[in-house]
Amino acid sequence: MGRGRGKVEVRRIDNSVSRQVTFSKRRRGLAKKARELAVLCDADVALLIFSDKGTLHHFAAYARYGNMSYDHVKMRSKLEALQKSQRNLMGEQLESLTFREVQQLEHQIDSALRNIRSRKDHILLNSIEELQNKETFLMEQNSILEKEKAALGASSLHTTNTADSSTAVATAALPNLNICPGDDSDEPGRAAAPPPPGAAISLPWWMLQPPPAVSQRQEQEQH
Amino acid sequence: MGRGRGKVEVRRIDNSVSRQVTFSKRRRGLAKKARELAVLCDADVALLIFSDKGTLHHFAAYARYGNMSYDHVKMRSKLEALQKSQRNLMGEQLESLTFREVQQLEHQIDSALRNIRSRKDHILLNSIEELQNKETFLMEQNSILEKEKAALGASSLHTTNTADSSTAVATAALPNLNICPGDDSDEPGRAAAPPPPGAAISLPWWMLQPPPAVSQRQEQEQH
DNA sequence: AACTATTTATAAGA
DNA sequence: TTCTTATAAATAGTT
Repeated sequence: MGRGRGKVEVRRIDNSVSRQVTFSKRRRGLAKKARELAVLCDADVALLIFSDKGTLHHFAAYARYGNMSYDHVKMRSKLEALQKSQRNLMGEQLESLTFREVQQLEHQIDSALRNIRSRKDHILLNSIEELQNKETFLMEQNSILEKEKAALGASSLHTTNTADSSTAVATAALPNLNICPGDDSDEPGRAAAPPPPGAAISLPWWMLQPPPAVSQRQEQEQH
Repeated sequence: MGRGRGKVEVRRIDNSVSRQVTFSKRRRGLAKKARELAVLCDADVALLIFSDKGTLHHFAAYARYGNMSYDHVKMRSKLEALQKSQRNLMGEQLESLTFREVQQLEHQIDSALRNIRSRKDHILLNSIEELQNKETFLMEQNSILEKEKAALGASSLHTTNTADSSTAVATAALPNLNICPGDDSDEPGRAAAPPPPGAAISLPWWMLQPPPAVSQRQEQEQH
């Protein structure tokens, strides 16, 4: 690259002042070139420069769409956002989401899941309660019958309410666990309002989901 | 920047072939400059270039630490990775994780959650089965008693196995649903091995948590 | 992909 | 930091 007076070995500049000066100059140059690449070649370019302890020193993102009208871009963004949010709600194309967006989506869907699960639990607990009630009933029936039997055995008399009990037992057969026992809605904090249809989402995916890991002192390139 | 023969207006190149050619050339140049900036000025530089439908076309990250010894950097990375993975397992400092890493962590913890839930369901279903068995038993008891009663009422005779049934009903009282009914372990695919302690994780934070949002047709700069 | 005329970038100095 | 300037590097257009 332009070195001006005398070649420069590509090696860390020891003099901290020169290093700082060079940093400023080259930072600008790099940003300019990044922007030019974005505009000329209709590409998305992000440039992140850090110095010292990871402090962000410069951030620039040059988006494409340089040749479209503002309205066109706006409309297109809206359309894309809408389509995307719809797909996301169906659990598709999740790769392109921010972590925060995925988290939001997860909450949304998780609350649905939670509703399902609590519903499931509710059904199970209802069945248990029903069975317990039936058990109690049967036990009572049982003890009544036994007393009656004992009474009959002792005095050999009486024919009270036996036919009724037998009928009751027959009708209260085992509940089918897979059948919903009515739609009594509990859970006070019920999600009533529909979620706002994908509001933002105009960040290109690559701003968020970072490329392959890079470890220190290592340069990676693709393509 | 170097324009060679004739100035070039910084404007989208309409000819797609030229655009592609320019893209290739400038992409390389930009990458070279980014690398030089990183090395010369001891800075972290990340460069992301995309073309077409958000396809990653080039990724380069140039990390600093150019002045540290390799061993120093290596040791430091290991130490940091270890500390971090430990924190992550305790649910702390999750902000600095890649999506993939968070996902991995989530799977790890989620499988625990799943185990808990399936255990819960298992307990509930066990209770139901127990209750159903008891119900069946009681119904049989019931019908036996009724037959006996009917027999007694008709012929006023016999005193067979009544005391036994009453005892059986008393002992088989309602099961306490909150008490674990033994530790019969099902689920064949049980997670037995401990998770490998955080292997990689040496990505600088800024590769993951992106700077302020950038929308289309917009350049943002800081500093 | 190579070449080369030009423009740009920038190192060093002020 | 900014300006100046000599010079190295990048690259547009061509082959």
